[in-house]
Amino acid sequence: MYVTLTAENRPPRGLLTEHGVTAAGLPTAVRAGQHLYREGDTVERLYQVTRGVVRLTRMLEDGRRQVISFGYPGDIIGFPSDGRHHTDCDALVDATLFAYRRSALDSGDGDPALHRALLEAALREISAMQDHVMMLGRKSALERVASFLNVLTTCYGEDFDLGRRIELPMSRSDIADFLGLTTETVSRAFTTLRKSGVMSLDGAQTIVVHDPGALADMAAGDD
Amino acid sequence: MYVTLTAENRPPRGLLTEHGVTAAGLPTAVRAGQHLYREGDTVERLYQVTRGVVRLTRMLEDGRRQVISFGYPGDIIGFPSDGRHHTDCDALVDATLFAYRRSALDSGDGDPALHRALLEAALREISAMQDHVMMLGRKSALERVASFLNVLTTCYGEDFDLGRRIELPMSRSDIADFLGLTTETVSRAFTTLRKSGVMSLDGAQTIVVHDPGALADMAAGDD
DNA sequence: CGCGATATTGACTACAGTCAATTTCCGTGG
DNA sequence: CCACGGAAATTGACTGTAGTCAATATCGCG
Repeated sequence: MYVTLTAENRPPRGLLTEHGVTAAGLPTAVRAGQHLYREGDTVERLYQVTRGVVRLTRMLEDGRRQVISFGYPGDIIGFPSDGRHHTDCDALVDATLFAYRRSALDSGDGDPALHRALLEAALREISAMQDHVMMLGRKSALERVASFLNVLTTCYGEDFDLGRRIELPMSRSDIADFLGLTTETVSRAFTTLRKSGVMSLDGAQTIVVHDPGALADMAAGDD
Repeated sequence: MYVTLTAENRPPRGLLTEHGVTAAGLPTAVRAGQHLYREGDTVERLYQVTRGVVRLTRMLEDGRRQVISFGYPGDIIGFPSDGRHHTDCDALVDATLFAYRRSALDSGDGDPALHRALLEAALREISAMQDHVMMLGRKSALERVASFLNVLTTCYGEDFDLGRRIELPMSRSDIADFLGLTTETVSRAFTTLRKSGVMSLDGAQTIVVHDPGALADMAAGDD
């Protein structure tokens, strides 16, 4: 989940296994709070999330944290650069993943469809990261929060009343670190969205978007 | 050129042709100010910059601009997502590039070394974009400018006195749009760096870094 | 029901943005 | 080579958005 400008050009959510690619895969489970890998680790496998949500993070020396992305079912994570992981990855809630050998990306391991699917995923990742750069570089706090909620509800929410409902597995602090903000600013943006009637909260972790169109407008799309 | 946290893990600057890969390449020239491609164009070719500097940009609907990266010699640009370009690309100064067919990325066109080199470049691009996200999300204005100048002088500058010297082909406005700042803020950061003795200007476009260590410190590295 | 963690709100601060006025740069032409 | 003029960069004064620090409020789990 790379939350970007518009919800329209999101990656296909199908699992590779649904495309008939089952070779070389290995089911893997991670409990909430457990790490799947850490920055600097040698990349042995790539993973496709099949259930749950994971979190990819980086830290500066002094402890400042940036959440690079959230991995939802369908997302492929763990791409190497110079053979190593450049983020930490841990699970926000219990998650299961499908593991592929790293060589599946390089050569396909004799499975051209898998090779191609992983390459496509890598290319989408570049674009997704560019979207994130655009958001952090040029959007206001409210626009960032609206963009975030817009993508999440559109892609992973369920219909509810006339709008959409979704449970957020990440804390305000995770959202803040993803959007380059503080928890207080995220909280205030939530309040603004609530008071303007765009959405409401059902507990702290579940949001109900009543006016998806207004939310999309506030997200300030790029095309 | 993706300017990141540390100058250490920059991509190798060698040209693919130096790796013995010459097949399927086509020399291309772009004059300063001319576009190589635009957002939305179908991707026909990938390019490796061989001379000059190009600029990759995105716009929001309302005109806000984000410079995604600067392409220096050795950099590979033009990776497709869903078959299309997601940035504009134009030249800051007269540039030459080596063009590869898009299929060289997908299959290698019977040239495994080229295929591998392009894949590696795509993976480095993911990591570079993540670095950029970290910078925009969590660094101060001065840290961003210091990071930017640190990478540029380290990777593309020439030795000069006890420090390094480099000519900047991009305007303050380009730097601002790359770093998510305004031209005034970039200008003030330059002034701060000058007054602290870290660097000096020789005209508006040429900087001389006198204390690379101090500059690196101000860049706030990530490891 | 109670408690610790998380989220929200409030008051104030500060960093970067805005708007405007110079100043400097640098290409052009005399 | 120097002078001119438009563009780019710098500086200044002020504003505003988001950050900081601190005090509740709410959540949700045991």
